[in-house]
Amino acid sequence: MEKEVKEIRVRFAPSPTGNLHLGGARTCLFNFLFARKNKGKFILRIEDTDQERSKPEFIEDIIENLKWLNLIWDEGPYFQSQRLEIYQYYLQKLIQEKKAYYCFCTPEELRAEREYQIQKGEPPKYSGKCRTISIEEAKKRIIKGEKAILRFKVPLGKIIKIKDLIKGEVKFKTDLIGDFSIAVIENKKIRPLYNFAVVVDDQEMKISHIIRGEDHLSNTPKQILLQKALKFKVPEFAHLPLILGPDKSKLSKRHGAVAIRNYKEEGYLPEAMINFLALLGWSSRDNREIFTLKELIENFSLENVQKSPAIFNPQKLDYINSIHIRRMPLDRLLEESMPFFIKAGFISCEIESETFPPAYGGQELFFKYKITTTGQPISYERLKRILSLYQERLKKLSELSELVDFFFKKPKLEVEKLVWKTSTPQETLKILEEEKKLFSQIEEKKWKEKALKETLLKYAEKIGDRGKVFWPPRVAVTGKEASAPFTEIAEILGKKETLERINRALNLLKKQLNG
RNA sequence: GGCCCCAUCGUCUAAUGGCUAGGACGCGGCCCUUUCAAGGCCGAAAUACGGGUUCGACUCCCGUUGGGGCCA
Repeated sequence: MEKEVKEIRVRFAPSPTGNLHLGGARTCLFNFLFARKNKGKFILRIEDTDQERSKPEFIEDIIENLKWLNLIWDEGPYFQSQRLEIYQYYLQKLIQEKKAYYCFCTPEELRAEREYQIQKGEPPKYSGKCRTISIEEAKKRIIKGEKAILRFKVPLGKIIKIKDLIKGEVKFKTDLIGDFSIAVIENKKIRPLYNFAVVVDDQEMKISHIIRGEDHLSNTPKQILLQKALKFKVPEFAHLPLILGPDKSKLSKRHGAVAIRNYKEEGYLPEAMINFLALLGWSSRDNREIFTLKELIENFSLENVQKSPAIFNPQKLDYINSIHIRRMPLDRLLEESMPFFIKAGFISCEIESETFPPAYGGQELFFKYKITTTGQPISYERLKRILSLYQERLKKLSELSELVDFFFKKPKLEVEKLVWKTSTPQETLKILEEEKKLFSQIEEKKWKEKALKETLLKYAEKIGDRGKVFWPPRVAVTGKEASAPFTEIAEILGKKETLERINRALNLLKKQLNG
C-alpha cells in the first residue's frame, strides 16, 4: 500500500506585543527553511487575542520586516482575534464533555495557595477546588457578573512523552501540571488563552510541525493534553534553542537593539541578517558559513540544529554583513544605500514621476526620483562610483555617512594630519606644490586613476618615499587619515575639484609656516 | 521552590566510540601596502568537575556543579 504522504505545514505565530525581534525572526526563518526545503507550506498567524497588549503598529512592524527579510508566507496572515467563534465552539465542546470547568478563584486566593505550596516544598499547581461547581451554578454566577476563568481538567497519573525533533524524548508527569486555564470570561465574553487558541488553530490550519522557541517546551504537554481531549492529531514538535544576550539570559529589550528594524536602520542587509540568524543554532555539514537564502534552503535540516542556546555576537554579524555587502551587485547595493545617503544629508530625493521605464538595473531609481546634491543633479554613475570605492570597506551601510562625506562637502583640514610620519610641514608643502604642478599638466581627458598613479609613482621614485608622496594629497582631498586611495578618489572628484582641494591644503600649510 | 532543557577555545560551531580536538568571528604577530579595507601566512585560546562502561570516551551511563527556560 502507498504510504500516505503528509503535507508539511508549518507556521510562525507571533504575538503583536512588540516589534519583530531577532528571536522571532530566527524562529520564522527556521520554519520558512523547513517548509521550503520540504516543499511544504508556511503560514503566518498573528496571535492577537490579548487586546490589551496587542498593537496594530506591531502587526505592521512584523509584516513589514518579514517582507524585508524575504520570509514570505504562503498563507495568512490569519488573526486570532477574528476567529473567536471557532474557539467558542471547541470551548463549549470541552465544557459539555466535562473536560473543562469554570473557576471562580481570585488571583489573591491563587497566589496564597501557591505560596503555601512552595513553602511546603510541593509542586505549585491549582488545587482543583472549583472542579465540583456545576455548570448551572457557574452560569448563574457569571450572569451575576462574577469573574471566572475556564480550566482544563488535567487527567492524573499519566506521563506525556514528547518526541522532539531537536531535543529528543522529553517526559512530563501530568500530576505536576494542575488544571490550567484555557480561557477567561470578561464582561460575559469568552477570550481564549494562549495554550488553547494555539491548539485549535494548529488543528484548523493542519499544522504538521510546530517549530518554535525552547521557551515553549513546558507548554507542550498542556497542548498535547488538549489535543487528545479534543481528538486532534498531535503534530510533530521541534524546539529551537534560545538566543541569549551577553549575560546568558534570554535575549530581550534590555540587551539593547533586538528589533529587526534597528538592524535595518543601522544598515545591515536582509541577506546578512538571514545568514547570521541561521548560524545561531544551525550549522552546515561542510563548515561553510556564508549562505544566501536560497542556499540555506538547499542545505537546511533540523538534524543540524544545536541543542544548546547561542549567545548573540554582534561582531560576527558585522563580519557577515561585510561579506554580503562585498558580494552584492553594485546596483543593488546603491539602492540599499540611498536611504543612508539621504539621511546623512549628502543627497536629496524628490519623487519625479510615479511611473518609470521597466527595470533598468538600479537606474530606475533615477527615473522615478530627482536626485540632487547641494541643489545640483547628481548622476547615477557618480554615486555608484563613490559607493564602489567603499564597497569592500563597509561593515554596515550607516558607516557611509562617516566614510564618504568628503565627496559631498569640502573636508576639514588639519596641518598635523597632512604631514606623513617621516616628513615635516616644510617638506609636505614642497611636495604638494610639486604635485599640484604635475597634476595641472595632466589633460582633463586623461584624468584617470591610472595616469594619476603613474605620475605619483614616478615622482615617488625621485623622492624615495612613497608615503611622503601619496599621503598628503589624499589627506588634502579627504581630510581623513584613513580612506580609499587618493588616485581613485581624485578620478571621481575630477581635476578641477582635486586641484582646488590641494590648494586649500597648500594655503593652510603656508599660513601655518608663516604665522 | 517544582518541573524541564542545556554544557567543546571569549563567542558561533565541527568531530555521531578510534589521527596532534578542526573551522569561523574576535584578539595578537608578520607579509603585502601611501593610509584604511581586503588578501596571504603564523600564533595564543576549549572538551565544567567526579565517578563508571570500554582495549579506547568530547562522544554512552550515573552523580555534582553551573547556566537557562517555564510555572505567579
